[in-house]
Amino acid sequence: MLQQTPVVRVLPVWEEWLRRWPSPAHLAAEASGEAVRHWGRLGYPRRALRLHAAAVAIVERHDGDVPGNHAELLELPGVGSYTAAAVAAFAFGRRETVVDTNIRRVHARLFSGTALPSQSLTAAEMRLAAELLPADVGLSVRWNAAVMELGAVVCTARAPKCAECPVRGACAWLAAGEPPPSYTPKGQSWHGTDRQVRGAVMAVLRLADSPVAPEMFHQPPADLGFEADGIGVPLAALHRLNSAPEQLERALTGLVSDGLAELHLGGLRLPA
DNA sequence: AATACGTGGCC
DNA sequence: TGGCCAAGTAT
Repeated sequence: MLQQTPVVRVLPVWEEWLRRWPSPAHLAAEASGEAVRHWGRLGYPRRALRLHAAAVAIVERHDGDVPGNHAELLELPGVGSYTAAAVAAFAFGRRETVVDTNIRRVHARLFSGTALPSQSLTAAEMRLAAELLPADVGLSVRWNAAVMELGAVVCTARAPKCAECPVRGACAWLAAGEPPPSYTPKGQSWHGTDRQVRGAVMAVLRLADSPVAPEMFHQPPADLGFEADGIGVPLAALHRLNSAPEQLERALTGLVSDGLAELHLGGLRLPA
């Protein structure tokens, strides 16, 4: 849930999930669509799909217990290098080289003297992080948490609080006079994109309690906003995008091929 | 390596 | 207001 998503937005959803599905086996017993539905508006709903698939894999391959080592975690759907390391370190107390966006930024400023880390995670960054990691297991866990927290709270992407930074005396970027980034990150476009349409369609499917006819997406009924099953609002939002028919079609087929939606009785619904 | 993939808060 | 950015992963 935390992948690319701020903690404060994750917390309430995470709590509801753990109340509803206290163990991997509970989640694995559900249809994948229920995971997607209760993902709510966290974004990147394929993560919900993968989390559900991970629960299934944990039941099948690990007798329902989350594995504690990096290699086995990495085999789980939706678990990459960062998540495997973070779970092994923070949930199981292992000594792992955790490298997330916060740690990358701290290292970039302290050691490289640059405002931002490189655009992609490099082998050199991993090497540096591995070298910095304390040998003691307990210390290494605290180190990972501390560096990550420093990046999240003090050494932030925008307006870093250098005046209250505990390691400002050792910062290469500060010493260099806070040079601006050497590149401008290419922003993720949103307005008018397929992603925007996909998001709007998913908002409809999450609220629908029965398959939604394709015509509902392509031709809005005049009385939108008064739909009996409550999908009028997200449906109206979708139509407000005024996207081209082929773009809408591309979004729908994309969602189906991604496993986020399925055709049933001529309509579209979350996977049952 | 580059690209696709949601959402909402902040400045 | 529009772009930036957030505990990344898969292809």
